Amino acid sequence: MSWSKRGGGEGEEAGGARGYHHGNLKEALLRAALELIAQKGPAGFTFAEAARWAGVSPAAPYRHFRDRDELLANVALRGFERFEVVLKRAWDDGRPDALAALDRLGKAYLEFARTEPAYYSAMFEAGIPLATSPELREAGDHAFAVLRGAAEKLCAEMPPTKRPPTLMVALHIWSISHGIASLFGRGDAARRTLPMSAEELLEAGVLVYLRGLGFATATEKPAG
Amino acid sequence: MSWSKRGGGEGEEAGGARGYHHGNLKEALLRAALELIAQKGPAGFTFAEAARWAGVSPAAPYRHFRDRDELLANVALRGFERFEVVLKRAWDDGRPDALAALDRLGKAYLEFARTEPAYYSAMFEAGIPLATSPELREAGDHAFAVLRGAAEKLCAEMPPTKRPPTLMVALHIWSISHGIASLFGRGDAARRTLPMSAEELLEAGVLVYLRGLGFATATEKPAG
DNA sequence: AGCTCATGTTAATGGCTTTTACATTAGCCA
DNA sequence: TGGCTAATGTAAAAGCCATTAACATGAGCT
Repeated sequence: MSWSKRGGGEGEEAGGARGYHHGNLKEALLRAALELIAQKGPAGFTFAEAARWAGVSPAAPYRHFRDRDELLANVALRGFERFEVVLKRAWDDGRPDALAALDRLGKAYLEFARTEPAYYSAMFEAGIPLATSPELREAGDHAFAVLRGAAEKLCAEMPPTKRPPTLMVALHIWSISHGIASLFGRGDAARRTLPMSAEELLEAGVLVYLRGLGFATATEKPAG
Repeated sequence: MSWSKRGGGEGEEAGGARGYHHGNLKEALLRAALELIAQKGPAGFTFAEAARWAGVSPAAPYRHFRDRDELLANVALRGFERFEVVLKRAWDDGRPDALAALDRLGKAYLEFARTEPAYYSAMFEAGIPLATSPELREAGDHAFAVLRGAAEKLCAEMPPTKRPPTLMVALHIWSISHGIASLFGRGDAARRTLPMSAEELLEAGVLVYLRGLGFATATEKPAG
Protein backbone atom coordinates (compact mmCIF):
# COMPACT_ATOMS: atom_id res chain seq x y z
CA MET A 1 0.00 0.00 0.00
CA SER A 2 1.16 3.49 -0.76
CA TRP A 3 1.58 4.90 2.70
CA SER A 4 2.44 8.16 1.05
CA LYS A 5 -0.17 10.79 1.75
CA ARG A 6 -3.90 10.58 1.34
CA GLY A 7 -4.40 7.60 3.58
CA GLY A 8 -8.05 8.37 4.17
CA GLY A 9 -7.47 10.27 7.33
CA GLU A 10 -4.75 8.46 9.19
CA GLY A 11 -2.25 11.26 8.84
CA GLU A 12 0.28 11.51 11.59
CA GLU A 13 -2.09 12.20 14.48
CA ALA A 14 0.44 14.06 16.58
CA GLY A 15 4.04 14.74 15.83
CA GLY A 16 4.91 12.50 12.92
CA ALA A 17 7.36 14.11 10.54
CA ARG A 18 5.65 15.32 7.41
CA GLY A 19 6.55 17.43 4.43
CA TYR A 20 5.39 20.88 3.64
CA HIS A 21 1.96 19.56 2.82
CA HIS A 22 -0.14 17.68 5.25
CA GLY A 23 -1.86 15.46 2.75
CA ASN A 24 -5.21 15.21 4.46
CA LEU A 25 -5.62 18.32 6.49
CA LYS A 26 -9.33 18.76 6.03
CA GLU A 27 -10.01 15.35 7.49
CA ALA A 28 -7.53 15.91 10.28
CA LEU A 29 -9.16 19.20 11.19
CA LEU A 30 -12.60 17.66 11.31
CA ARG A 31 -11.31 15.00 13.65
CA ALA A 32 -9.44 17.47 15.80
CA ALA A 33 -12.54 19.62 16.06
CA LEU A 34 -14.60 16.64 17.09
CA GLU A 35 -12.10 15.71 19.76
CA LEU A 36 -11.85 19.24 21.08
CA ILE A 37 -15.60 19.75 21.15
CA ALA A 38 -15.93 16.52 23.06
CA GLN A 39 -13.42 17.75 25.59
CA LYS A 40 -14.44 21.35 26.03
CA GLY A 41 -17.78 21.88 24.37
CA PRO A 42 -18.53 23.68 21.13
CA ALA A 43 -17.71 27.01 22.74
CA GLY A 44 -14.32 25.97 24.02
CA PHE A 45 -13.17 24.68 20.68
CA THR A 46 -10.75 26.93 18.85
CA PHE A 47 -9.59 27.00 15.29
CA ALA A 48 -6.02 27.55 16.32
CA GLU A 49 -5.95 24.56 18.61
CA ALA A 50 -7.35 22.32 15.93
CA ALA A 51 -4.54 23.50 13.67
CA ARG A 52 -1.99 22.81 16.38
CA TRP A 53 -3.46 19.38 16.94
CA ALA A 54 -3.08 18.68 13.23
CA GLY A 55 0.46 19.97 13.28
CA VAL A 56 0.01 22.93 10.95
CA SER A 57 0.17 26.68 11.30
CA PRO A 58 -2.86 28.61 12.54
CA ALA A 59 -3.54 29.96 9.07
CA ALA A 60 -3.59 26.63 7.29
CA PRO A 61 -7.18 25.73 8.14
CA TYR A 62 -8.37 28.69 6.12
CA ARG A 63 -7.45 26.78 2.99
CA HIS A 64 -10.21 24.32 3.81
CA PHE A 65 -12.84 26.23 5.76
CA ARG A 66 -13.94 29.82 5.32
CA ASP A 67 -13.83 30.34 9.06
CA ARG A 68 -14.31 28.68 12.37
CA ASP A 69 -18.07 28.52 11.95
CA GLU A 70 -17.80 26.67 8.70
CA LEU A 71 -15.69 24.01 10.31
CA LEU A 72 -18.27 23.70 13.05
CA ALA A 73 -21.01 23.45 10.47
CA ASN A 74 -19.11 20.69 8.72
CA VAL A 75 -18.84 18.79 11.96
CA ALA A 76 -22.57 19.15 12.40
CA LEU A 77 -23.13 18.00 8.83
CA ARG A 78 -21.06 14.92 9.38
CA GLY A 79 -22.91 14.37 12.62
CA PHE A 80 -26.26 14.38 10.89
CA GLU A 81 -25.02 11.92 8.31
CA ARG A 82 -23.76 9.61 11.00
CA PHE A 83 -26.95 10.08 12.95
CA GLU A 84 -28.99 9.03 9.98
CA VAL A 85 -26.95 5.87 9.57
CA VAL A 86 -27.29 5.00 13.22
CA LEU A 87 -31.02 5.60 13.25
CA LYS A 88 -31.54 3.68 10.04
CA ARG A 89 -29.66 0.70 11.38
CA ALA A 90 -31.68 0.76 14.58
CA TRP A 91 -34.96 1.05 12.77
CA ASP A 92 -34.03 -1.73 10.35
CA ASP A 93 -37.12 -1.14 8.27
CA GLY A 94 -39.34 -1.89 11.20
CA ARG A 95 -38.29 -5.46 11.75
CA PRO A 96 -39.50 -7.62 13.37
CA ASP A 97 -42.39 -5.29 14.15
CA ALA A 98 -42.87 -1.57 14.31
CA LEU A 99 -43.06 -1.41 18.05
CA ALA A 100 -39.83 -3.28 18.72
CA ALA A 101 -38.07 -1.32 16.02
CA LEU A 102 -39.32 1.96 17.41
CA ASP A 103 -37.97 1.01 20.78
CA ARG A 104 -34.55 0.39 19.24
CA LEU A 105 -34.82 3.67 17.43
CA GLY A 106 -35.38 5.58 20.64
CA LYS A 107 -32.52 3.85 22.32
CA ALA A 108 -30.28 4.62 19.37
CA TYR A 109 -31.23 8.27 19.59
CA LEU A 110 -30.20 8.40 23.21
CA GLU A 111 -27.11 6.36 22.65
CA PHE A 112 -25.97 8.71 19.94
CA ALA A 113 -26.43 11.70 22.21
CA ARG A 114 -24.48 9.93 24.94
CA THR A 115 -21.63 8.40 22.98
CA GLU A 116 -21.21 11.22 20.50
CA PRO A 117 -21.79 14.30 22.59
CA ALA A 118 -19.49 16.30 20.35
CA TYR A 119 -21.57 15.60 17.27
CA TYR A 120 -24.76 16.03 19.19
CA SER A 121 -23.90 19.43 20.55
CA ALA A 122 -22.54 20.60 17.22
CA MET A 123 -25.80 19.51 15.63
CA PHE A 124 -28.25 20.87 18.14
CA GLU A 125 -26.62 23.23 20.56
CA ALA A 126 -23.91 25.11 18.76
CA GLY A 127 -26.38 27.60 17.39
CA ILE A 128 -25.52 26.99 13.77
CA PRO A 129 -28.23 28.44 11.58
CA LEU A 130 -29.62 25.57 9.55
CA ALA A 131 -29.72 27.93 6.61
CA THR A 132 -25.93 27.91 6.66
CA SER A 133 -25.83 25.42 3.85
CA PRO A 134 -28.42 23.46 1.94
CA GLU A 135 -26.45 20.32 2.62
CA LEU A 136 -26.73 20.81 6.35
CA ARG A 137 -30.46 21.21 6.20
CA GLU A 138 -30.71 18.26 3.87
CA ALA A 139 -28.68 16.07 6.16
CA GLY A 140 -30.91 17.02 9.05
CA ASP A 141 -33.98 16.28 6.99
CA HIS A 142 -32.64 12.89 6.04
CA ALA A 143 -32.08 11.99 9.66
CA PHE A 144 -35.58 13.08 10.49
CA ALA A 145 -36.89 11.09 7.57
CA VAL A 146 -35.99 7.92 9.43
CA LEU A 147 -38.25 8.92 12.28
CA ARG A 148 -40.90 9.87 9.81
CA GLY A 149 -40.70 6.50 8.13
CA ALA A 150 -41.13 4.84 11.49
CA ALA A 151 -44.19 6.91 12.23
CA GLU A 152 -45.54 5.93 8.86
CA LYS A 153 -45.26 2.25 9.48
CA LEU A 154 -46.71 2.67 12.92
CA CYS A 155 -49.71 4.58 11.64
CA ALA A 156 -50.22 2.09 8.85
CA GLU A 157 -50.85 -0.58 11.43
CA MET A 158 -53.78 1.29 12.84
CA PRO A 159 -57.32 1.13 11.55
CA PRO A 160 -57.80 3.86 8.94
CA THR A 161 -60.65 5.49 10.82
CA LYS A 162 -58.54 6.40 13.83
CA ARG A 163 -55.27 6.84 12.01
CA PRO A 164 -53.46 9.97 13.21
CA PRO A 165 -51.42 12.29 10.97
CA THR A 166 -48.10 10.62 10.31
CA LEU A 167 -46.07 13.79 10.45
CA MET A 168 -47.50 14.77 13.78
CA VAL A 169 -46.64 11.42 15.27
CA ALA A 170 -43.11 11.70 13.95
CA LEU A 171 -42.72 15.16 15.39
CA HIS A 172 -44.00 14.07 18.77
CA ILE A 173 -41.65 11.14 18.96
CA TRP A 174 -38.77 13.25 17.79
CA SER A 175 -39.56 15.94 20.34
CA ILE A 176 -39.75 13.70 23.34
CA SER A 177 -36.62 11.87 22.28
CA HIS A 178 -34.79 15.10 21.80
CA GLY A 179 -36.10 16.55 25.01
CA ILE A 180 -35.00 13.57 27.04
CA ALA A 181 -31.64 13.42 25.33
CA SER A 182 -31.01 17.11 25.90
CA LEU A 183 -32.18 17.23 29.48
CA PHE A 184 -31.03 13.91 30.88
CA GLY A 185 -29.09 12.07 28.27
CA ARG A 186 -25.52 13.21 28.67
CA GLY A 187 -22.65 12.33 30.93
CA ASP A 188 -22.85 14.56 33.94
CA ALA A 189 -23.82 17.93 32.56
CA ALA A 190 -27.27 19.13 33.44
CA ARG A 191 -27.64 15.93 35.40
CA ARG A 192 -30.64 15.65 37.57
CA THR A 193 -30.82 12.45 39.47
CA LEU A 194 -33.57 10.44 37.94
CA PRO A 195 -35.38 7.48 39.40
CA MET A 196 -34.99 5.76 36.04
CA SER A 197 -32.64 5.75 33.10
CA ALA A 198 -33.22 8.03 30.16
CA GLU A 199 -33.88 4.93 28.09
CA GLU A 200 -36.61 3.70 30.40
CA LEU A 201 -38.10 7.15 30.57
CA LEU A 202 -38.27 7.41 26.80
CA GLU A 203 -39.61 3.94 26.31
CA ALA A 204 -42.35 4.50 28.86
CA GLY A 205 -43.23 7.86 27.37
CA VAL A 206 -43.53 6.51 23.88
CA LEU A 207 -45.62 3.58 25.05
CA VAL A 208 -48.03 5.85 26.84
CA TYR A 209 -48.19 8.09 23.82
CA LEU A 210 -48.92 5.22 21.48
CA ARG A 211 -51.59 3.94 23.75
CA GLY A 212 -53.09 7.41 23.65
CA LEU A 213 -53.19 7.09 19.89
CA GLY A 214 -55.09 3.88 20.25
CA PHE A 215 -52.18 1.71 19.30
CA ALA A 216 -52.50 -1.58 21.13
CA THR A 217 -49.24 -2.48 22.85
CA ALA A 218 -48.36 -5.96 23.94
CA THR A 219 -47.49 -5.19 27.55
CA GLU A 220 -50.80 -3.53 28.16
CA LYS A 221 -53.81 -5.79 28.14
CA PRO A 222 -56.95 -3.93 27.07
CA ALA A 223 -58.93 -4.67 30.22
CA GLY A 224 -56.16 -4.15 32.82
CA MET B 1 -36.62 61.72 43.44
CA SER B 2 -32.95 61.18 43.99
CA TRP B 3 -31.74 60.65 40.46
CA SER B 4 -28.31 60.13 41.92
CA LYS B 5 -27.06 56.56 41.56
CA ARG B 6 -28.68 53.26 42.48
CA GLY B 7 -31.83 53.78 40.52
CA GLY B 8 -32.61 50.08 40.38
CA GLY B 9 -31.00 49.49 37.09
CA GLU B 10 -31.82 52.47 34.96
CA GLY B 11 -28.26 53.77 34.92
CA GLU B 12 -27.38 55.75 31.84
CA GLU B 13 -27.99 53.05 29.22
CA ALA B 14 -25.51 54.48 26.73
CA GLY B 15 -23.45 57.57 26.99
CA GLY B 16 -24.84 59.51 29.91
CA ALA B 17 -22.18 61.28 31.93
CA ARG B 18 -21.39 59.53 35.15
CA GLY B 19 -18.81 59.76 37.88
CA TYR B 20 -16.00 57.39 38.54
CA HIS B 21 -18.41 54.84 39.89
CA HIS B 22 -21.22 53.41 37.88
CA GLY B 23 -23.64 52.91 40.70
CA ASN B 24 -25.30 49.77 39.43
CA LEU B 25 -22.81 48.03 37.25
CA LYS B 26 -23.74 44.48 38.13
CA GLU B 27 -27.27 45.02 37.02
CA ALA B 28 -26.17 46.86 33.90
CA LEU B 29 -23.85 44.02 32.97
CA LEU B 30 -26.56 41.44 33.38
CA ARG B 31 -28.78 43.43 31.10
CA ALA B 32 -26.07 44.01 28.56
CA ALA B 33 -25.27 40.32 28.54
CA LEU B 34 -28.90 39.48 27.98
CA GLU B 35 -29.13 41.90 25.11
CA LEU B 36 -25.93 40.66 23.51
CA ILE B 37 -26.89 37.02 23.87
CA ALA B 38 -30.20 37.79 22.25
CA GLN B 39 -28.42 39.38 19.33
CA LYS B 40 -25.54 37.03 18.77
CA GLY B 41 -26.09 33.92 20.79
CA PRO B 42 -24.35 32.82 23.97
CA ALA B 43 -21.17 32.16 22.02
CA GLY B 44 -20.99 35.56 20.42
CA PHE B 45 -21.35 37.39 23.67
CA THR B 46 -18.18 38.92 25.04
CA PHE B 47 -17.26 40.28 28.41
CA ALA B 48 -15.56 43.27 26.89
CA GLU B 49 -18.55 44.26 24.86
CA ALA B 50 -20.84 44.05 27.83
CA ALA B 51 -18.47 46.40 29.64
CA ARG B 52 -18.47 48.77 26.71
CA TRP B 53 -22.22 48.66 26.57
CA ALA B 54 -22.33 49.61 30.24
CA GLY B 55 -19.85 52.38 29.67
CA VAL B 56 -17.02 51.05 31.80
CA SER B 57 -13.53 49.75 31.15
CA PRO B 58 -13.01 46.12 30.15
CA ALA B 59 -11.61 45.30 33.57
CA ALA B 60 -14.50 46.66 35.60
CA PRO B 61 -16.76 43.61 35.27
CA TYR B 62 -14.23 41.56 37.19
CA ARG B 63 -15.28 43.40 40.33
CA HIS B 64 -18.66 41.73 40.03
CA PHE B 65 -18.10 38.42 38.27
CA ARG B 66 -15.16 36.08 38.57
CA ASP B 67 -15.07 35.64 34.82
CA ARG B 68 -17.18 35.54 31.73
CA ASP B 69 -18.68 32.19 32.64
CA GLU B 70 -19.89 33.44 35.96
CA LEU B 71 -21.75 36.25 34.28
CA LEU B 72 -23.30 33.76 31.93
CA ALA B 73 -24.27 31.56 34.83
CA ASN B 74 -25.90 34.51 36.54
CA VAL B 75 -27.92 35.22 33.44
CA ALA B 76 -29.03 31.61 33.45
CA LEU B 77 -29.88 31.84 37.13
CA ARG B 78 -32.02 34.88 36.56
CA GLY B 79 -33.58 33.11 33.63
CA PHE B 80 -34.62 30.16 35.76
CA GLU B 81 -36.11 32.46 38.34
CA ARG B 82 -38.09 34.28 35.70
CA PHE B 83 -39.08 30.99 34.14
CA GLU B 84 -40.45 29.77 37.43
CA VAL B 85 -42.53 32.90 37.84
CA VAL B 86 -43.90 32.60 34.33
CA LEU B 87 -44.75 28.95 34.72
CA LYS B 88 -46.32 29.46 38.11
CA ARG B 89 -48.50 32.22 36.81
CA ALA B 90 -49.60 30.08 33.88
CA TRP B 91 -50.34 27.10 36.07
CA ASP B 92 -52.25 29.23 38.56
CA ASP B 93 -52.61 26.35 40.96
CA GLY B 94 -54.46 24.32 38.40
CA ARG B 95 -57.45 26.61 38.01
CA PRO B 96 -60.06 26.18 36.73
CA ASP B 97 -59.09 22.57 36.14
CA ALA B 98 -55.87 20.69 35.75
CA LEU B 99 -56.25 20.16 32.03
CA ALA B 100 -56.87 23.79 31.14
CA ALA B 101 -54.06 24.87 33.42
CA LEU B 102 -51.67 22.35 31.93
CA ASP B 103 -52.47 23.68 28.52
CA ARG B 104 -51.60 27.18 29.65
CA LEU B 105 -48.43 25.83 31.22
CA GLY B 106 -47.28 24.33 27.98
CA LYS B 107 -48.01 27.49 26.07
CA ALA B 108 -46.12 29.49 28.67
CA TYR B 109 -43.14 27.20 28.27
CA LEU B 110 -43.08 27.79 24.54
CA GLU B 111 -43.73 31.48 24.87
CA PHE B 112 -40.81 31.84 27.23
CA ALA B 113 -38.52 30.10 24.79
CA ARG B 114 -39.75 32.32 22.02
CA THR B 115 -39.86 35.69 23.72
CA GLU B 116 -36.80 35.22 25.88
CA PRO B 117 -34.41 33.31 23.64
CA ALA B 118 -31.45 34.85 25.41
CA TYR B 119 -32.50 33.47 28.77
CA TYR B 120 -33.52 30.20 27.24
CA SER B 121 -30.23 29.57 25.52
CA ALA B 122 -28.25 30.66 28.56
CA MET B 123 -30.29 28.22 30.63
CA PHE B 124 -30.25 25.23 28.34
CA GLU B 125 -27.76 25.61 25.55
CA ALA B 126 -24.81 27.54 26.86
CA GLY B 127 -23.26 24.42 28.31
CA ILE B 128 -23.07 25.78 31.84
CA PRO B 129 -22.48 22.92 34.23
CA LEU B 130 -25.39 22.90 36.64
CA ALA B 131 -22.90 22.17 39.37
CA THR B 132 -21.52 25.66 38.86
CA SER B 133 -23.44 26.95 41.81
CA PRO B 134 -25.98 25.45 44.18
CA GLU B 135 -28.23 28.43 43.49
CA LEU B 136 -28.33 27.67 39.82
CA ARG B 137 -29.34 24.10 40.37
CA GLU B 138 -31.85 25.18 42.95
CA ALA B 139 -33.41 27.70 40.61
CA GLY B 140 -33.68 25.02 37.95
CA ASP B 141 -35.26 22.66 40.42
CA HIS B 142 -37.79 25.26 41.47
CA ALA B 143 -38.83 25.83 37.89
CA PHE B 144 -39.22 22.10 37.42
CA ALA B 145 -41.18 21.91 40.64
CA VAL B 146 -43.98 23.81 38.94
CA LEU B 147 -44.25 21.08 36.33
CA ARG B 148 -44.07 18.50 39.00
CA GLY B 149 -46.88 20.13 40.91
CA ALA B 150 -48.97 20.09 37.76
CA ALA B 151 -48.30 16.40 37.26
CA GLU B 152 -49.28 15.80 40.84
CA LYS B 153 -52.65 17.44 40.49
CA LEU B 154 -53.22 15.65 37.22
CA CYS B 155 -52.42 12.27 38.72
CA ALA B 156 -54.54 12.98 41.74
CA GLU B 157 -57.57 13.21 39.49
CA MET B 158 -57.10 9.68 38.31
CA PRO B 159 -58.44 6.59 40.04
CA PRO B 160 -55.75 5.33 42.45
CA THR B 161 -55.55 1.92 40.83
CA LYS B 162 -54.31 3.26 37.50
CA ARG B 163 -52.46 6.26 38.86
CA PRO B 164 -49.05 6.62 37.20
CA PRO B 165 -45.89 7.79 38.98
CA THR B 166 -46.09 11.55 39.32
CA LEU B 167 -42.44 12.19 38.69
CA MET B 168 -42.50 10.20 35.50
CA VAL B 169 -45.43 12.16 34.19
CA ALA B 170 -43.71 15.43 35.03
CA LEU B 171 -40.54 14.32 33.27
CA HIS B 172 -42.44 13.28 30.18
CA ILE B 173 -44.29 16.55 29.94
CA TRP B 174 -41.13 18.49 30.56
CA SER B 175 -39.28 16.53 27.94
CA ILE B 176 -41.77 16.97 25.16
CA SER B 177 -42.16 20.64 25.98
CA HIS B 178 -38.43 21.12 25.97
CA GLY B 179 -37.99 19.10 22.82
CA ILE B 180 -40.58 21.09 20.93
CA ALA B 181 -39.26 24.38 22.22
CA SER B 182 -35.70 23.49 21.27
CA LEU B 183 -36.47 22.08 17.87
CA PHE B 184 -39.28 24.27 16.63
CA GLY B 185 -39.91 26.98 19.12
CA ARG B 186 -37.58 29.81 18.19
CA GLY B 187 -37.58 32.62 15.67
CA ASP B 188 -36.00 31.33 12.54
CA ALA B 189 -33.09 29.27 13.75
CA ALA B 190 -33.41 25.56 13.21
CA ARG B 191 -36.72 26.29 11.59
CA ARG B 192 -38.35 23.45 9.83
CA THR B 193 -41.60 24.35 8.23
CA LEU B 194 -44.29 22.69 10.25
CA PRO B 195 -47.86 22.02 9.25
CA MET B 196 -48.88 23.32 12.66
CA SER B 197 -47.65 25.74 15.28
CA ALA B 198 -45.41 24.58 18.08
CA GLU B 199 -48.24 25.32 20.47
CA GLU B 200 -50.67 23.09 18.63
CA LEU B 201 -48.07 20.39 18.37
CA LEU B 202 -47.42 20.44 22.08
CA GLU B 203 -51.07 20.57 23.02
CA ALA B 204 -51.88 17.63 20.80
CA GLY B 205 -48.93 15.65 22.09
CA VAL B 206 -49.86 16.18 25.69
CA LEU B 207 -53.48 15.30 25.04
CA VAL B 208 -52.51 12.05 23.37
CA TYR B 209 -50.12 11.29 26.19
CA LEU B 210 -52.73 11.93 28.85
CA ARG B 211 -55.20 9.76 27.02
CA GLY B 212 -52.56 7.08 27.03
CA LEU B 213 -52.41 7.41 30.79
CA GLY B 214 -56.13 6.84 30.93
CA PHE B 215 -56.91 10.44 31.68
CA ALA B 216 -60.30 11.26 30.19
CA THR B 217 -60.11 14.44 28.17
CA ALA B 218 -63.12 16.54 27.28
CA THR B 219 -62.55 16.68 23.53
CA GLU B 220 -62.38 12.95 23.22
CA LYS B 221 -65.58 11.11 23.86
CA PRO B 222 -64.91 7.57 25.11
CA ALA B 223 -66.80 5.87 22.28
CA GLY B 224 -65.67 8.10 19.39
C1' DA C 1 -11.88 65.64 58.55
C1' DG C 2 -9.95 61.23 57.77
C1' DC C 3 -9.91 56.14 57.02
C1' DT C 4 -10.93 52.21 54.46
C1' DC C 5 -12.89 49.31 51.28
C1' DA C 6 -15.58 48.77 47.26
C1' DT C 7 -15.41 49.90 42.69
C1' DG C 8 -13.08 51.69 38.40
C1' DT C 9 -9.05 52.64 35.39
C1' DT C 10 -4.64 51.83 32.97
C1' DA C 11 -1.36 48.98 31.20
C1' DA C 12 0.42 44.67 30.07
C1' DT C 13 0.45 39.65 28.77
C1' DG C 14 -0.93 36.04 26.02
C1' DG C 15 -4.25 33.75 22.93
C1' DC C 16 -7.40 33.65 19.05
C1' DT C 17 -9.18 35.04 14.38
C1' DT C 18 -8.44 36.51 10.13
C1' DT C 19 -5.85 38.62 6.25
C1' DT C 20 -1.88 39.40 3.17
C1' DA C 21 2.31 38.28 1.06
C1' DC C 22 5.28 34.71 0.22
C1' DA C 23 7.02 29.52 -0.08
C1' DT C 24 6.62 24.82 -1.47
C1' DT C 25 5.18 21.12 -4.07
C1' DA C 26 1.70 17.95 -6.40
C1' DG C 27 -0.39 17.20 -10.58
C1' DC C 28 -0.36 17.77 -15.17
C1' DC C 29 1.07 18.63 -19.88
C1' DA C 30 4.43 19.02 -23.43
C1' DT D 1 11.99 14.49 -18.29
C1' DG D 2 11.28 19.40 -17.31
C1' DG D 3 8.48 23.14 -16.30
C1' DC D 4 3.92 25.51 -15.35
C1' DT D 5 0.16 26.35 -12.28
C1' DA D 6 -2.97 25.82 -8.77
C1' DA D 7 -3.43 23.92 -4.32
C1' DT D 8 -1.76 23.98 0.08
C1' DG D 9 1.29 25.81 3.86
C1' DT D 10 3.96 29.39 6.37
C1' DA D 11 5.13 33.91 8.42
C1' DA D 12 3.92 38.13 9.96
C1' DA D 13 0.76 41.49 11.33
C1' DA D 14 -3.60 43.85 12.93
C1' DG D 15 -7.30 43.79 15.96
C1' DC D 16 -10.12 41.78 19.48
C1' DC D 17 -10.75 39.38 23.89
C1' DA D 18 -9.84 37.54 28.63
C1' DT D 19 -7.49 38.16 32.56
C1' DT D 20 -4.36 40.17 35.97
C1' DA D 21 -1.67 43.65 38.65
C1' DA D 22 -0.86 48.15 40.17
C1' DC D 23 -2.96 52.28 40.92
C1' DA D 24 -7.01 55.92 41.48
C1' DT D 25 -11.41 57.53 43.19
C1' DG D 26 -14.85 58.35 46.26
C1' DA D 27 -18.84 56.45 49.38
C1' DG D 28 -19.89 55.55 53.82
C1' DC D 29 -18.71 55.51 58.40
C1' DT D 30 -16.54 57.35 62.64
